Amino acid sequence: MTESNKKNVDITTVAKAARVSASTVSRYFNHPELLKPATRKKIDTAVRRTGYIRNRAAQTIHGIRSGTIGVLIPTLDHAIFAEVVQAFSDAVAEQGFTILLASHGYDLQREYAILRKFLEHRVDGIVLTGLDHDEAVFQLLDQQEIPCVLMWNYAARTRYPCIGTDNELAGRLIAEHILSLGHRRIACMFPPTKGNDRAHARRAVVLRVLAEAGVVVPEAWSMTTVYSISASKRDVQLLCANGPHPTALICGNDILATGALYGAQAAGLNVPDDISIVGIGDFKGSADIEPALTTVRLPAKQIGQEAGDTLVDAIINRTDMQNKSHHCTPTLIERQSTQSVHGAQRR
Amino acid sequence: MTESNKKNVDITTVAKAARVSASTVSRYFNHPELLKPATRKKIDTAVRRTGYIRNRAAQTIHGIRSGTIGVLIPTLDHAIFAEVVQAFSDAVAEQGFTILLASHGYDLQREYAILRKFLEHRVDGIVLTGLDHDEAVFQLLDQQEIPCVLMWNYAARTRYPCIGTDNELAGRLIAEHILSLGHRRIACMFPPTKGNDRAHARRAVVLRVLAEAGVVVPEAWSMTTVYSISASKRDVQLLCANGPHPTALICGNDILATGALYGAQAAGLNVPDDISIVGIGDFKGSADIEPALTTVRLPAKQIGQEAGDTLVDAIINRTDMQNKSHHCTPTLIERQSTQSVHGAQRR
DNA sequence: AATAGTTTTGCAAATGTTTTCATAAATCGC
DNA sequence: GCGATTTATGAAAACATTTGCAAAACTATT
Repeated sequence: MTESNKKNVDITTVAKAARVSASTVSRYFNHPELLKPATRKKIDTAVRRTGYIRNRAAQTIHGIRSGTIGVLIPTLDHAIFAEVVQAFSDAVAEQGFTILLASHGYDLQREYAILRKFLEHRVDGIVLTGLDHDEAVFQLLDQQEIPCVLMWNYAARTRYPCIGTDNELAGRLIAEHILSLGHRRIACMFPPTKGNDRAHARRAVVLRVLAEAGVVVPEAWSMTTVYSISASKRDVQLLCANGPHPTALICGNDILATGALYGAQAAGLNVPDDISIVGIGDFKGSADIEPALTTVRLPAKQIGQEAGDTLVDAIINRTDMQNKSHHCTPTLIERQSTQSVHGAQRR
Repeated sequence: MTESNKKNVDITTVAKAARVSASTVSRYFNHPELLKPATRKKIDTAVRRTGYIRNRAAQTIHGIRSGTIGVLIPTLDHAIFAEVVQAFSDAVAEQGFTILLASHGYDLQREYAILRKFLEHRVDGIVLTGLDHDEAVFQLLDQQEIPCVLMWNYAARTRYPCIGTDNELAGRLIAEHILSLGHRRIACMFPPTKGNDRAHARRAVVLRVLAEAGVVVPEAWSMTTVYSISASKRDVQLLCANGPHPTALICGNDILATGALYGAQAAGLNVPDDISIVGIGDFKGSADIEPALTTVRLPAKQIGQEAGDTLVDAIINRTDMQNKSHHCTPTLIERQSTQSVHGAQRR
């Protein structure tokens, strides 16, 4: 093994071993073309022998990039965020960046503390999830001159550039699809909207579109259910067991929709003959469930990758981030879990 | 807003604003009890006014901890890793640590490069996934004096302490369960085992347990299917459509099992009457699918949390990590997707 | 009011790099 | 071979902190 028995081997250790100065070793890493081949070789073996590993902390205090990007998400427990983070990470890793990841669990207060921590680490860029954040968060960001993008949601005028889908549009697509199938007796199920602007936007627009079409969702059919298959299954089973059931159920995301599907089946209903069920997200598995779920595809991979590319570009080329927002369009995916209300009645 | 128009405000900026020396400001953060309340107050307002944010990079070169832990996983795209990372992150965040996350996509070569990058960042600890790693990775780790744990898998004698489940045991549990139900015509489906010691261990032990009971799995019934619901659905549908089908199917994980379930249903079979299907993992949703999946629970949350606690303890108290390995036991969860082969035939 | 003891603060050195500037070495044209 | 360029290297300052040591400012005691 290397002969550096232990202890911190630094750039001067290497310099001594190679019988050159520390500056030369530094150049070996940063501007190798300035060295003549012979010295390069000497240093090369010295590095190898000593087992030297560069110290980015020491570089960073010279204003050199830290090579890290802070990624702040609600949670990894939802597959969709895991997917977007993975895509983001892959995109930035290509350019040599590593991500510093933290989750706030939908507690927007914690976001501020985490953001501060990221800044202490002198991250080169910041990604936040969603458009809504504490005013203190934005102010902190304003003071720093550090690139930041809001990932996952899109809206036209936002405080920082955003890359994501328009949740209003997603909600509208799915609501209009249900209406176009002739459904009038419609139930809704959304996750709690506190600290979750995505869910909030979806719910609001769905209810509005329905209202515009003259459909009112009765109190009892407007459900709030925590993000979990089992909770949703339970609630829908209950809903379908008691009295007349709706002919369609709009769920705020595919997880809820999956649970709803199981719940309806457990209550003895046939999907889509007795009840149409839709989600939003097109999560992994939504295409394969029986019956395959009609939903709105939110392109998580694309969002993560574009967010990563955009941010890295801003970091490296110091381009300002004005007008870097980009909308990744959601698309309706019709599968087997929905059916025309007439078709259903005809049976 | 703060009056520091812009530019890098550092500790001396704060010092000037508070009319004290830089050392005193440093002490304000690191040993506030040494300051008298009046000075503390002065500095407090100065920090606020200038919008100062500490520079961890500058601290780190004094041998002070960086407050980061490097987490190296195969991918976030599998819910189970996302869950374990989330639990780990939560556990270490409690103690003020932030994670540096990177994935190698099952390419063990990339692991070395990522590990080096982590070390350049002077992480305080390292987490690797699984037991199997390139020799170069271990050697690099050996040279450093940095705590490291292998997360997810457990084995008795490993090169670094490990915290996880015993995949052999998990495989044995599920195989013995199927045998105990009287099944003899058994098919298997596992993901590609290259670069994935977990899948490898499971497959090996399942086949061995079956062989010990005198059950041979025909070539055509020993499937290798990529980790995806749709691939698994397709393969199982094919399997069940052509000729006589097995009475039981053992899948390497719950994702494959979920797809298998859909595939069997799509082929017109009833689960568990016609075919019993089992997975390994007890992923989210496995309990709620119809029929609920019999599986082996791998306690991801527990593993992530224990790994985090153990590593942080080693970092803070400088305890050496010898004998820190811990086995989180997998448990068989019997649900509705399995049935005695006699019960099935009786129908 | 002087002394001893204690608490609080500042100075300067140290940390591991990069970078500017200056100098030494190599190369070139003749 | 000689000066003029060009190229390669080293010395020292700079970066944003922490910390050992010593000086200064208080308190308490007489």
